[in-house]
Amino acid sequence: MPELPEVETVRRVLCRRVLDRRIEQVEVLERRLRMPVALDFASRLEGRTIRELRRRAKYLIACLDDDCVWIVHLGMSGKLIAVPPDRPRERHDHLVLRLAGPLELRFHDPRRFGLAVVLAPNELAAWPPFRSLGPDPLVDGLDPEDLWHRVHASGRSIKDLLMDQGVVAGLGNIYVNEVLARAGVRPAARACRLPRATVERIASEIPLLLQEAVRWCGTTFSDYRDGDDRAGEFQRHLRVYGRTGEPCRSCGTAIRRSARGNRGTFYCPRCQK
DNA sequence: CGGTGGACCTGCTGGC
DNA sequence: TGCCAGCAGGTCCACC
Repeated sequence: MPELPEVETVRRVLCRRVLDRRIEQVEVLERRLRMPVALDFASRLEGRTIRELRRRAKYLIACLDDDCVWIVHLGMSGKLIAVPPDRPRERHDHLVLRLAGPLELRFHDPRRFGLAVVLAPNELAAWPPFRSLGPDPLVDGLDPEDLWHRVHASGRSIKDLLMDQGVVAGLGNIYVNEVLARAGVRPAARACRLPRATVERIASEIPLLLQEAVRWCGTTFSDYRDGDDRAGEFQRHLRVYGRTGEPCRSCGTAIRRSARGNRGTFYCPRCQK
């Protein structure tokens, strides 16, 4: 579900809701997430204050006043929302953080592919999910030269390569499909066979697409909601993702969904070579 | 080492 | 109406 623009949207909304609020009480209702929620999770957050909210790729990073960080990943179906405490709890609300002030934070995740961990400052750099992350296109920027080297050396399809978080951190299935549509490249094209100019085009389209999606508050297909539990709007602007059989926005040809591959792959057979 | 395929979960949809 | 197969935006690990 949530890729970089969705996580960035959650971050921006929650900045307005939770910064400088003390965490009064933490309830852990379900520990079985992608990694089990640690036994001391609640005690490490209670009494702390969230001073800053950052993002790296699809990870949200809440910086606490004791210099520890609380890291959240939303997986496929996760939501992190700030709501009034009297709003009824729902099935799959796994973590509830009561904050000073009028709101509480709820982590909700039906499929439990999400993640919530607290790390000490010295653990952050060595934390395995972070060690292998490539550049975040909005935080670090994308160097076309670096991307060219990775692309040129790879025997995989360009779609698989861009889905690899070690190559570009933050893209997922929706935005990889969309980037390739904008760059005019077939998802199944072998990465190493793409001309340099095409790779440069991909490198420049990635941050433009992500920024545009952030301006529309992300893409909501079914589950995704921002920090106020509101849907995004970018699904109305997608060029190929989920548009099988619908006309290409530039040439009118029916969008195709490729049969092979484990994830949905969408492209315009005329505009993407 | 690079690359692939399946596993991890629940919920929803469409076909029969 | 009920059941079952297939599919979903992510990541990790075993295996070739």
